[in-house]
Amino acid sequence: MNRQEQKLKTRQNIIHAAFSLLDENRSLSAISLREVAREAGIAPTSFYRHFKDMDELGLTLVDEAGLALRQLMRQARRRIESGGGVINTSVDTFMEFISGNKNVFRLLLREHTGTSAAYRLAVHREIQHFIDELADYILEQQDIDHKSAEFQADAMVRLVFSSGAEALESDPKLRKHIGDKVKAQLRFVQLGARALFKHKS
Amino acid sequence: MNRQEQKLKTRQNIIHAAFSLLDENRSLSAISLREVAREAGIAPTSFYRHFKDMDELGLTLVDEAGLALRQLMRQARRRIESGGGVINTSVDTFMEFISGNKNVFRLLLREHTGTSAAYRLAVHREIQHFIDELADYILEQQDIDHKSAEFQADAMVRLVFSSGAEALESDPKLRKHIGDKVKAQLRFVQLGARALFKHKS
DNA sequence: TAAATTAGCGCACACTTGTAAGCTGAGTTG
DNA sequence: CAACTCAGCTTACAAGTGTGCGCTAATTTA
Repeated sequence: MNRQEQKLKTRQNIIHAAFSLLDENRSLSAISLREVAREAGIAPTSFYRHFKDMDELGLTLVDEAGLALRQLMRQARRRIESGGGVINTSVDTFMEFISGNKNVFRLLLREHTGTSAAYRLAVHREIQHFIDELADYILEQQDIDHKSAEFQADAMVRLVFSSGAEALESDPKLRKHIGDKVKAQLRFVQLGARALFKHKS
Repeated sequence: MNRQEQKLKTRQNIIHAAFSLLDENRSLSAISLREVAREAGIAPTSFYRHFKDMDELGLTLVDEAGLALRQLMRQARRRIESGGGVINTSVDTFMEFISGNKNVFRLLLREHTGTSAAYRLAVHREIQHFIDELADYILEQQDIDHKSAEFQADAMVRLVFSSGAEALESDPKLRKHIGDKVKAQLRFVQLGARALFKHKS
């Protein structure tokens, strides 16, 4: 194994270790450098060979989480093309993501309202990407003006994220119920937006 | 001054000290017993004369914050009766509350997705109160079935809280813009809910 | 007024934290 | 193969943490 390869692998170990520590009881600010190092199987001081400090690791984790989200959207779009309805497909995809990547979604949720301004901003940017792409999609699909599409996308993403937070700590049965609820709410928003602003500007 | 009165006053000092430490960079899990004691002007060990541990203090703070929210709602209802529109009045009242009680709202927001299951549950309960009371109000005002009213109230509260989070760290000008946006979104929801479920069951 | 209660304090202890300094040994390069 | 690089290690330190123990002094009770 190369020196570069070895270093990259250790870096991945650190990232993986950090994610695994971010369970339901810990946030980025609550995990320590020593803990991450312990979990990754290296000495505390070796951490500095890979990251300047914990903040740099944290921002890396937020980036990775954002990337995972964008990949999710692509997957959702593929599924929509093969039928099933936009809202149904999108919500189902999102809920599956949450179930399968709990700690990734938790990271975004927690740091979105967390204690670090830098993390808050980073998460905010990722979510804004999410909103912008949805707004573009809505503009393509519906006869609606720009601002309405923006507001509609914004509301939808907020509802999905907020319900996702609830679903995260629920059992599958309740999760199903939450999914149905948010689907109905998204239809409210969609219909309301169409009714209030019918024409493109 | 009585012994009881003195003790009560110290207790209030502790609570006030804790709230003052919960600025934009700290959550309940990030403030230490010693810090609170220092800010309250007592010895660390004297803290135990008033609270079993920091968790007990935390739950007390959540309760106080919930109480403040409920008082807010009463104030909003009073304002609605003197005209101005439900949505406009409610959002304006909410935004004023956020501006004037930043740390109180921050506490709820942060602990809602925070690292303590007990705090999450406590905040969830407070928000559910909020939703239930709004659902009752909607049922009174609109010709709509029970479930739709519930979903509508749920969506509205989620949107307002989510936008509140954004407004919390924004300057007044941006805050105005956020207020307008959420008002439009609430109208989307209201109109959509009415259109999809017209009759009471 | 004597006895009991108790809010608050000082001291002490065992831990965990971030990180500075310097060493080792394996991989890379000329 | 000799020189160099550098990922990872051990050791060490100062700072901060929660909390047990026992004392003081003032209020409350009998």
